[in-house]
Amino acid sequence: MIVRFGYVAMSTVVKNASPSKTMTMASFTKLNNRDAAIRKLERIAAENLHNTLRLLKHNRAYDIKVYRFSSKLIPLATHADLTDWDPFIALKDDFADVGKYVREHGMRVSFHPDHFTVLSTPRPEVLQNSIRDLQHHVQMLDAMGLNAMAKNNIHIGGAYKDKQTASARFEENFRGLDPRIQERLTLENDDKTFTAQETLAVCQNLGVPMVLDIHHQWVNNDGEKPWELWSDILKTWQGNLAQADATLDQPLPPKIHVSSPKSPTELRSHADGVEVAPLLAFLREIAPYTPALDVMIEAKSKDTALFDLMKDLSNFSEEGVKILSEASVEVLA
DNA sequence: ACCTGTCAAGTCTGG
DNA sequence: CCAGACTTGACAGGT
Repeated sequence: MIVRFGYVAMSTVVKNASPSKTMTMASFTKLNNRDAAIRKLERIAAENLHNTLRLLKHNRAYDIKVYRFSSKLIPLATHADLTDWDPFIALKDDFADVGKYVREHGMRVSFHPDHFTVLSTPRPEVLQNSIRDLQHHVQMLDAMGLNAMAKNNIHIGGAYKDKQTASARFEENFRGLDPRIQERLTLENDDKTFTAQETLAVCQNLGVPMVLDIHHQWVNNDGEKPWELWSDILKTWQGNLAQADATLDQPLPPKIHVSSPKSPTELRSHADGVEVAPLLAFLREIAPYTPALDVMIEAKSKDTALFDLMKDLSNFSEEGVKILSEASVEVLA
């Protein structure tokens, strides 16, 4: 099994390369020239995209093929007071440059719209804002010229004291989405509400690939071991929306998220790094029937956590873990 | 240079 | 019905 590692949004190695610089609505309003204020927003966005490209070049240098973009590339992009603003006109080339680099180097990229995107909500205005946010993420990927292999990963959302009804409502709302949004979605189990089994059931009903977060599964489960769900999770990546796009030239490897608890009393919080043992136990279990896997590291130390994990993995070279590059390994079955 | 409160957005809990 | 927690990087405004 070939395993590629990636990280989220920002680097702790590359300095002054934030892809998430922003402007608050308060300071936007303070600027008396609205056109100038909008140009400033566009300058910040261009800087974020430029830093994103710098990070991708850093990734390229270390063979990091898996990366999650910041959702905050364009400040205030979906704010209610700025609906007349189309940032994609001014940022066309900046987005295209990022997408071109991704395609040229065969990278796997994604977004993770944050927890305000809730398709299980009973509130119409929240649903509308969620759809708007998803549209925005699709528009960014389209502006990069990336096909449906580039996904937007979300959670099911709130339970509203009735998970059955909430997940049914999620499914109903999903079915009402534009196919361009649908084909780019993946669903991830969360650490408080919807377990891996419950998330898997929704993925199966909708034909959506499931991203298994093994830390979330550890703190929020139905008594199963994570690998006991894997053969079914694997199927959600095959023969569904992940490959519905005729332009997809190769199957998309399944993806998991990994992180470690910050402390014994803060089990859900993310630690600086990632513990090798639980991850390796999982990888060994699934290696016999999983040809390829992408692993998103969600740790405070970002790419440094990735490099540290690779160092830890290198200690298992006598035990079936073959180091392939700075950010990929082969786990022998 | 460093510190603290705040930020557009949702949900859940507890008062 | 409302305040605070949750969680996170960065702003904004202070020293």
